[in-house]
Amino acid sequence: MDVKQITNCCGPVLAAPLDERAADELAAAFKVVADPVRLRLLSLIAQAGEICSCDLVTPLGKSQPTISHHLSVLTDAGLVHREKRGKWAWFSVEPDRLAVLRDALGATPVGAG
Amino acid sequence: MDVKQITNCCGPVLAAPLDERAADELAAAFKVVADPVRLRLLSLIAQAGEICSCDLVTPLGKSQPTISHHLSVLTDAGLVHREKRGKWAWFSVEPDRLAVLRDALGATPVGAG
DNA sequence: TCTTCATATCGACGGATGTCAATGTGACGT
DNA sequence: ACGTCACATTGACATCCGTCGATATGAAGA
Repeated sequence: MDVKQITNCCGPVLAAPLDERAADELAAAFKVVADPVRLRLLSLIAQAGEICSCDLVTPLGKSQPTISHHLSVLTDAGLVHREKRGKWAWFSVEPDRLAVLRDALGATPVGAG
Repeated sequence: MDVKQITNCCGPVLAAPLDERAADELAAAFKVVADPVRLRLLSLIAQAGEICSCDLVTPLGKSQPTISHHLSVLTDAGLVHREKRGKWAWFSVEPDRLAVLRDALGATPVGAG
């Protein structure tokens, strides 16, 4: 998917004008979470706090290369952190990156409206 | 894209386990905003408050059928409201639907420690 | 070193998606 | 009724993306 790190590229979509470059960047960021397997991976990792890749293949019913691929997409985007220990790869969530996406969708819950 | 209305299908991704059906539904919802043209349309509509379809073709540099297609996707998802007046179609944003996506990315509205 | 195990990468396939030209559908004015 | 205008729909095409089998990489143990 040619994923780039999710960065705070722009203000809330509904508040600020979005030029072509910012729109491309933000759309690419949303594409990362626009997949059911990646969403379930995020959910599983978040609930475990930290979890081994070996424990993510079976519950999703997908092949090992497929899970590895999606974990790479999530890692490249910065949504999860990968740490290798011996033969195993352990994953944890980077909540700040999800917050970037959330903010782009309208953020500022305080005093808004 | 076979778009369905965006509904509050599930709790925050990081908080609750996501079954296959909820993940499919949420991923489909994110796909709607995972496109640069649709993001810019949302942005333009939001800033205008209400805007005619005829004023959305030129600024994005896409053909009229393409813009019409993306507006249909946004409308089917419930993110924007379409109102026909004579020959013209007027669009406005439905902010509640964006909030559904935002909540799925981690909720924590106000003072949720 | 040789084997085994966990994970990553490669190559290929099928389905989904964005795009546009051409055409269809209604609404308005004459 | 007729033509024109705004918008929607159709059909076709190219590209993107998820998926898996096969294979490579790299670490641990014998």
